[in-house]
Amino acid sequence: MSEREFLQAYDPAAYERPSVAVDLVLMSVIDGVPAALLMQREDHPYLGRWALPGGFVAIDESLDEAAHRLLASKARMQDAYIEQLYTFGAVARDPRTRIISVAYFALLPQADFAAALKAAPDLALADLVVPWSGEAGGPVVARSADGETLPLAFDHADMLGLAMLRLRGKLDYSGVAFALLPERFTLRALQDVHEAILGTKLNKPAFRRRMLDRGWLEPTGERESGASFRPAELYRHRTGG
Amino acid sequence: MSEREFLQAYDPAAYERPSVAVDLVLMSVIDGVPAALLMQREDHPYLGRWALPGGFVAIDESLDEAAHRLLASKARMQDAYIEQLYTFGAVARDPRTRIISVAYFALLPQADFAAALKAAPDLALADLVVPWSGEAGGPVVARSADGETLPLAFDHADMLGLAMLRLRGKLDYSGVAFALLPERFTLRALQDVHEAILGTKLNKPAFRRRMLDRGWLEPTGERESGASFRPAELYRHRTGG
DNA sequence: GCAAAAGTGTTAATGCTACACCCATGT
DNA sequence: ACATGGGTGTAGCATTAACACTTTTGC
Repeated sequence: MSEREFLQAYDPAAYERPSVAVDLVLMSVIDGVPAALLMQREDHPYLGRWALPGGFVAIDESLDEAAHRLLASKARMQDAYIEQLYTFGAVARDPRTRIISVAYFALLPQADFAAALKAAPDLALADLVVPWSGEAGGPVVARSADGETLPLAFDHADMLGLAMLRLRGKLDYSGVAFALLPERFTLRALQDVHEAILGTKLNKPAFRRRMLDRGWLEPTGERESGASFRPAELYRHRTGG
Repeated sequence: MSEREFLQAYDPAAYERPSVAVDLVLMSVIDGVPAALLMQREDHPYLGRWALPGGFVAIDESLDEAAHRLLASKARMQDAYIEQLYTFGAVARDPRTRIISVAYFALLPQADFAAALKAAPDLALADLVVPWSGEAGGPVVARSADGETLPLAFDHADMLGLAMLRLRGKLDYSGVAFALLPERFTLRALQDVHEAILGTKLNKPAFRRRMLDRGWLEPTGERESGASFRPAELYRHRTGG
């Protein structure tokens, strides 16, 4: 049998197929607190609960393409750091029908986060409270600005928890922290981002030296302005080369 | 609209749905060399090429259940260390139709690997040659026992490469190495596994001390036998508690 | 000058590397 | 006795943590 004959004989309807969706964990650090963007559900199931923005994967687009399309359509964003997180496939995770969801997480600087909130009014900011430390993992609690706990839909608390865990794990051997900062930033801002994600205080001189020794930072010569104390030097993330 | 009305109105046929498969990267370290189990394809597409064992996800089983079912049916294995790896979703990764594949990787001790080879005669052993080092990543070359390169089907070289990368990354902060060893093992055997996965030689005293200081090892008091030199102490992996 | 935060030097502790050496077993 | 690999002690090196200190700005 030739490949061509085989393709004609292959029956794609032989297996009952699930739907496949992509959900986005859009994260940032806002004023020293880890945060994510959520949407309040306006339909069943989980009407009124809070969910991650997401949508179905079209038959003619890759998973990565679907993630970028949703990033543009749901959050009006281009060019964010984005990476596949995990695929959630419990049978009853969606009561409507079988839906397998591929979770992606994206990292945005605070300013872009604010712009997304303005451009997409159905998005809401949620602070993330991480009730575990280190490599423990588990779900995460989302809180609104006035301190109320936002009940989450589906298995989205697990997705948020896994995103936080991944972020913590990659923090000090990869450049993910720079995706959460503007192009130019102070060492203090970089340390604040690290501390917010890790949930711990870090030693200032040790942190400075570690970052500078790594060779990822490039001093711009410019300085922060507006503060009533010594202005800090602004650095830039040195991208390969 | 009530939840019940919504469910009745929801039309699961509204989107054209992809097929979803699970592919298994079954790995071990055989005589000091990383290895995987492959099957030679007997159908189009990629007739004659080598592929990871896999199969479609049924509509009424979770992804994890599908992985375990395939582990039992394809490799005749129960109780291996298994974990989800990554989801591959390029549009044309399978020429038949749209198939999204969730890759899992499983770790087996050498003896279980040999047993799987015996119980499932369509499986073949492939040594893995890793042409990159550290955190670089990329595809991997599979070689048969007599040194020939085995051409791989689909994107399975990428799956093997990602599995090796994940294994390397988790090696020294998690207990994955113990999944590649029998219940009782010598420190030398543990070091051999580390060296095979990392592709480097390690310092013996430093390795010993690091492992023992970690508290994951429990001496059994028993000793290896059969060698013409001083017998080594056998240790056991201390599982939580 | 003072407050506040940036930025630096110095020391102590820790962990890792390398090397040398001793130990126990089968032949 | 000897060859072989298991197992241990010690000294040197590098990396990191902690603390104290100096510097620079706005008010």
